[in-house]
Amino acid sequence: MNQPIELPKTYNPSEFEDRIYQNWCEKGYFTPDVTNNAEHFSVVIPPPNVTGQLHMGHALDETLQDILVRYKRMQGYNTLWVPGTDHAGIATQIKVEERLRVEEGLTRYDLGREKFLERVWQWKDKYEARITGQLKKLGASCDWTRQRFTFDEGCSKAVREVFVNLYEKGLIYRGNRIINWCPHCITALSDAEVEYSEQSGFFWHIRYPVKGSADEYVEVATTRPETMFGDTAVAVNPNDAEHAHLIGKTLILPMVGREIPVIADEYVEIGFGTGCVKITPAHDPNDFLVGQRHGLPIIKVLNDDATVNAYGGKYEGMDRYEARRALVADLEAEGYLVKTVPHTHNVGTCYRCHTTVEPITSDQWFVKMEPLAKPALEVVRDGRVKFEPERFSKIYINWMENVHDWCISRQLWWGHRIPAFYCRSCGEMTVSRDDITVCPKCGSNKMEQDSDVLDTWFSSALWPFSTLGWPEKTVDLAKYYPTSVLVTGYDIIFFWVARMIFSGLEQTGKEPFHTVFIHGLVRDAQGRKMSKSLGNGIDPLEVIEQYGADALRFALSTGNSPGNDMRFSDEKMEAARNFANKLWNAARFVRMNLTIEKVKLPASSELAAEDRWILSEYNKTVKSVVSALDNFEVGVALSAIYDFTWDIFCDWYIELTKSRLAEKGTGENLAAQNVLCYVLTGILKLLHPFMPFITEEIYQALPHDSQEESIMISSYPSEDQGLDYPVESLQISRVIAAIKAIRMRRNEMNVLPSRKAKVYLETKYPDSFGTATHPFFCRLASASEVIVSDHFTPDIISADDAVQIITDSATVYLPLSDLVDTEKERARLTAEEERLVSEISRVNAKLANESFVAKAPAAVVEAERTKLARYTENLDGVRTALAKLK
RNA sequence: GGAGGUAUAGCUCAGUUGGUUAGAGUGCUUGCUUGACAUGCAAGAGGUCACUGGUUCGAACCCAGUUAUCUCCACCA
Repeated sequence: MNQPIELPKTYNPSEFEDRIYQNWCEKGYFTPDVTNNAEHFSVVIPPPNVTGQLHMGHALDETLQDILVRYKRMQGYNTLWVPGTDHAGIATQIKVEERLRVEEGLTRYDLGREKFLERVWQWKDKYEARITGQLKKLGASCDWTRQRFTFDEGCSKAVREVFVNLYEKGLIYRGNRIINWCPHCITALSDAEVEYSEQSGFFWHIRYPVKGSADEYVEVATTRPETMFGDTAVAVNPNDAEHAHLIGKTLILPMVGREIPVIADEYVEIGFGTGCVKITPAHDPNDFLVGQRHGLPIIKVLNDDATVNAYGGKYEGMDRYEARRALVADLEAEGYLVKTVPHTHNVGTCYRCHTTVEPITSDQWFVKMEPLAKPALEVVRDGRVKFEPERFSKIYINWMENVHDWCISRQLWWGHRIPAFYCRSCGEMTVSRDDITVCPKCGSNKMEQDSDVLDTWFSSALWPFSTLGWPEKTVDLAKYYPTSVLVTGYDIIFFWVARMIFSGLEQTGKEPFHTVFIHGLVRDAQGRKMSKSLGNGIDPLEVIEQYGADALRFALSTGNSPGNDMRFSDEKMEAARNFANKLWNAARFVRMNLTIEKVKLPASSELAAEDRWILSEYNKTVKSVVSALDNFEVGVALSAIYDFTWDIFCDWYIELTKSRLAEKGTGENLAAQNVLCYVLTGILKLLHPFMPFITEEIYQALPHDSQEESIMISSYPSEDQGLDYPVESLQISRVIAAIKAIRMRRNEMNVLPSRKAKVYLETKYPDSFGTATHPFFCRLASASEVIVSDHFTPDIISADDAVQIITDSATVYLPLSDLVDTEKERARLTAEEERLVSEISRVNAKLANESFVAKAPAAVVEAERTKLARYTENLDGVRTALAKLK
């Protein structure tokens, strides 16, 4: 890559993106030097699930990370970005089972645990490779030598270590509690894994006969009548006058015949529903608590697949909904059904398969959350972990304050086995870091490991330190932990971010990262969530193929502010691609005018005014880009680069250099070349974190320091006050304003650019309009000649000979009188007069306000005064012009 | 029930601690084969910054309330 290369005529990203990425890899630029003592900047990737391929949301997430990582790397930080993937327990298992069913008509039970897991590993290898390839296409500068997987050996070791640690501290326990059960996935779920969706159903009002009383009934209402097989009481509020007399009586469960008591519990709300609540401790979280308070028996009536068990009597074997229908029909036939009321309610569903979950009591493993939540709340409250944007810390705190114990066992095969071993001889349970073959209590060798696996989020919770080698005391861990920033979407704050924070604190004593940078969702052009069922998902690879990775990255990182959702559309991609094309062509222009082989900024005395101006503008841009990036304002930073590149560098500076470039071999020509190259290289560096490929490709085509053989290891620009030239900045902006004013007038009058005209410039600032600036007027404002004076006598500028244009620093006369429509001109000038009068009265009012003058900062007041003077002057000019028209 | 986001040009969105005449992209109108670029150049039209009140010399921005809309959390049988 040392030889500058010519730039082809058209911007064709597919031609160089892969080549460049490969070169970076070969050079090892992504792998940091651990012996480098510079301050570290480290990031772990939110590991994509090996369930499939990356979608637009991932592309956004990876782009933002790569921008930060490349920025910090160029700034000289010892920078590490750890890549990897997540085994995604339940999600992956479902996918593999589904494929097994469709392709071979088999279930996982047909294959058996071992053979099934082999299939999952094959699946993992395939999709991990696919994801890795996509990350590379995107340009992600991760250190592939450190690639990890949540279920690899090291991570598995960390998982066991954490499990045993927590168990030994009493923070992991096993218990029979009510949990969310997915009858399709046949496993327990944590609270976070349940999604609620509104569904229409019914309230069935049912009469339960009172024992020993021929015509006395208690009426209860339920949305899930089939759970009555498991009722072990009916509760009323002890203060409910209407129902208090029932307390202590015995009821007979219809269709079942079992006797249950009426109990008193304040959980029942007086006046809501019928005032009597059937209590099913095995199938409702609230009823479970009531049951505990009253020592009620727990009768579980559903099997793991949500069919009714023997407690359902004649309904045994029926699916829950089938049983519900049959039971309701029978209740009605027997006269127990009072009424059926339509009712919409929120029903919990499995976040992976969307089957309605059943609350069920079950033996599961739990993490005790209260002691872990406390420090996790503190680090966010005291700012050791900062959310960016800040508002997400409220969401986090709210969740963490109300968190319940975490159910971590899953009845799946794909995942980390729970390291609990049961002795079949004496029944002893042993939890251990290493596999146990001999019972430590009785010495029996009949040991059996718990068949359950851990929640997939248990291993992701350890990701920031397990990937760096923990629990070993590795160099990486010492060097790069705690990590610097975590970049992720707001949708997994609870699943992942929260759990990483308390796990990191508990296991390592340190917060796992200092900043959580939250982004929103990528939606489709209509603002809908991209989803498989809608078929509106867009494949990042296809977009890259069509527009290039740089354009995709540009589109994803501009035009939206942190934490907000964004829409993705073809129009955005086109705009991004157009910008890349613009930059490409600007570079081609610079390249084709180049005779120098080394860039050196000329001494200030050799610089033209426009050179000093562009350097000042460039320096301002550097300043604002750096400050925006330091504040995670990625979009703001990028638009500053965009505006500078297009509106200032291309539209003005390049145009202003053309006359000098045409004269080869002069000192002026060399100065222009050097400044063009200097500023263009600066643009490339500023832009590199956002658009790594095109910037590298162009960089290689320009002269550059051999110490900085690749732009990605070059140093990021920093503010340089030596580049500020306030005087020339002002002068050139006057010239630009005059050129714009002339263009505007000519355009209004429909004068073709080909028709040249003399430009008479009457100005108090002749220094700003020196002869060196005259070619600018010729080239950009169709001037044939420029005459500058501080005052033109009427014989030079006669009243009917010229169009008059008033700018803030000059009055311009254009001899185009034959083109002037006097009426239109008068209307225009009158409108201008009105505008100025109104502005002047506004400013006057402001300045007449004593408290404004007294309280506003002096600079603001001064600015108003200047404005007033300028307006007044302009108004004079306009009125003079109007007078001349008559 | 609780919490939060959003409301700015026809459309999609920026607007950094309150301070010139509120910006960009796109679309629209007009003109241009300008020696890098028509994926372009030049010019233009287009806004009651949702509404009401308050704070302030000064509000798109801060505060309170209202309306609309989206999201998250909790979830009464």
